[in-house]
Amino acid sequence: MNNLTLEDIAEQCGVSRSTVSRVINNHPNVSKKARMLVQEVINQTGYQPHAAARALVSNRSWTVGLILPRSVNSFFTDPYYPSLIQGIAQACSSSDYTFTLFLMREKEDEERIFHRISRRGFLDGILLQSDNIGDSLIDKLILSDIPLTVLGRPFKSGNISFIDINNVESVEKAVDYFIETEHKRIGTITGPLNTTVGIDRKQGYMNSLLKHGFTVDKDLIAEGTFTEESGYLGMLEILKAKPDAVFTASDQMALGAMRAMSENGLRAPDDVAIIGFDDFPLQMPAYPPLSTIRQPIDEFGNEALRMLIDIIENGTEPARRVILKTELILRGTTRKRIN
Amino acid sequence: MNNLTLEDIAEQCGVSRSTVSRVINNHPNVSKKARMLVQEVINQTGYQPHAAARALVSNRSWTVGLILPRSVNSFFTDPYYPSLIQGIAQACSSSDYTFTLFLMREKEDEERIFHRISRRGFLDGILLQSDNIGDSLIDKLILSDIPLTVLGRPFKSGNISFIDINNVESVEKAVDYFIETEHKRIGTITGPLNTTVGIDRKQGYMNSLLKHGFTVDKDLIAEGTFTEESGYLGMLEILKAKPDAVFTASDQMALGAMRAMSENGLRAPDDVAIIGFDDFPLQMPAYPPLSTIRQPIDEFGNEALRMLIDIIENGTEPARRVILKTELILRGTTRKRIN
DNA sequence: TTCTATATTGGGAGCGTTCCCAATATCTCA
DNA sequence: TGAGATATTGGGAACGCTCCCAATATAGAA
Repeated sequence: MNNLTLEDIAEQCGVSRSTVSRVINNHPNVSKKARMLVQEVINQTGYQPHAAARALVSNRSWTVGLILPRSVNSFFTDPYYPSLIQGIAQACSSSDYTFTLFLMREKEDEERIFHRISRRGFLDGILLQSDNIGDSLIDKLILSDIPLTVLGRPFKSGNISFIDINNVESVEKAVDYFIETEHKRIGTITGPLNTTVGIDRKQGYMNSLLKHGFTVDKDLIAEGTFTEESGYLGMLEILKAKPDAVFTASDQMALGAMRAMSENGLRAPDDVAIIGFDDFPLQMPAYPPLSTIRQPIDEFGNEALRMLIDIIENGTEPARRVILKTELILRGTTRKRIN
Repeated sequence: MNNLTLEDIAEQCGVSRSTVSRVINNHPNVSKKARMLVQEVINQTGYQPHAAARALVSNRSWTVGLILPRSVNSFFTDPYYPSLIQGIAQACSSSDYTFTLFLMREKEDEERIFHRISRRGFLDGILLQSDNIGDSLIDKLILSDIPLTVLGRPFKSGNISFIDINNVESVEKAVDYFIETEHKRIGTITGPLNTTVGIDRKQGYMNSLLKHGFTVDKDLIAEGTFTEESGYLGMLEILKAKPDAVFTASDQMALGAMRAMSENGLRAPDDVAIIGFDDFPLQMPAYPPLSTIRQPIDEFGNEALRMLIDIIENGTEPARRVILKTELILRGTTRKRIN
């Protein structure tokens, strides 16, 4: 590796350290001639400023951390996390931020991770995935005054900047669609009800039902964990109550639900219509293409980072809030609307 | 955040900066009394050394980067990458290294990423996933002299440190098992044959066949891409040649293969026995539990990082090489061995 | 007790930047 | 052409740490 310093480049150019620094940082007050000369030498030598030196004096590390508090299992199974990571990694790359990842497996990791991320000069900001477990980290993080953006609505949203999608509303619309297409017994397999996503999506379901004068039937509601397996189990439960449409809070659960249906000789959408949630690339062997609510995951990563950078640059007050829109994608597991 | 410096702590303790530094870095020459006093004050104040300052003077960032050159798609679908990330993130966390992630989507990213990671004082070392695309990065990386460990055998393994699993040997054993259990027409769905994993696993398959005096029948070999879909398609091909056993180079492909079988009214292991590769937590709806070759992914992450740290600390020469063992797991998709 | 060996401590220098201000070069307009 | 304004440049100081060496305290031996 080349160990050139600013001063070396300066010498080669016959200018001062300061001028080279100005060229690198695109400061205005440099003569065209000098700028070109320096640029030339930099290109030739492949000089790169020393990250740590820069970080020390500028008090910016140009590094952000993503903390995922989820349990190990769903990290593998649920395409959500890979997608999220992908989206954020990419956003970081475009903004020339370094992306560091912290996986919290157990409760004990919390203390340890907190200790690490609160090292001064280490992270410029933090993206924290909202979660029933992780939320206890929020308080500490808030106190430590490090720029923070929470991904997904946190339980106590008091003065916290967060980004979310319109869970309630989008599910409400999906269930509205069931009702418009003449379904009478509409069930749902919810996400975990100790998470805000789980709660919000269930709320959307109830909103629609209530709005249309339906009664909420407990036998048509099962709590899942976003996994295929839990969708399967949930559907087995609900099937007893003879649903004609089911909204599942994730595509994975939709998959499981359809497996349960298939085992009982039922097909979507004729016997039971299905709408899922996510619309990530997913393998759906042997089933009709899934109607679902599309979650804009790339945009989510982008906006989350953008918010965080804004907080880094302009301070944590006032708390920011961004709600992204979803889209109902009608495919093969729902009835066509009668015009 | 607290903005204490070494000097502040020193003052509070009535000792010098140097003594505090020695306590923090566990240097020997500190009196018991002083050490305890300093430790006490550090604990009370929650002082943390400034990461950048430390990195600047010690020329160590305590950060390693993982570069994944894979195409986007398989990043979502294939549990391999999340598992790998998880394993390495954890290993980093235990060793107090920071884990940064670089996702290479397109060929153009290569130049950009290379530029970023070669910033001085930025990364102490790099873990690079071997890949037909990414391998062109290796040469640059080698030249740039940054500590590098390649994950999976690289094409040109000349003087490169890498870690791999015993692909050839383990597949050979799996196919041996097919032969021991009286199978006669053994097929395989390979990984992509422009990757070393793909090549090696196919080699293992051929080794076993040849060793036992079987002839290699092209009609019993299909090239896949590790995805469920490609397993499905591959199996459809192979089925024409009437196999009685198939080794698939990933569990996902095994899944697809079994879907193809199921559509043709065939069952494992009676009609066609199946052995997969990976044994990551996987959802296998409605099929018998999969016999497979277990890949020690956590150990892989650990060992990879351990190797990298060794290179960081003791220099890049000589090239290290570690081959991890796999394990054949016999479950429901293979015949029982007759004793 | 006194001298020497050893354990402990303190402070200067330096890591490679950025920021700031003073110094110098260049331009503008009367 | 010259004074003043403006554009450009250079170098000191600082960021917070580690390393090194010299200074001091302490212990051990005679």
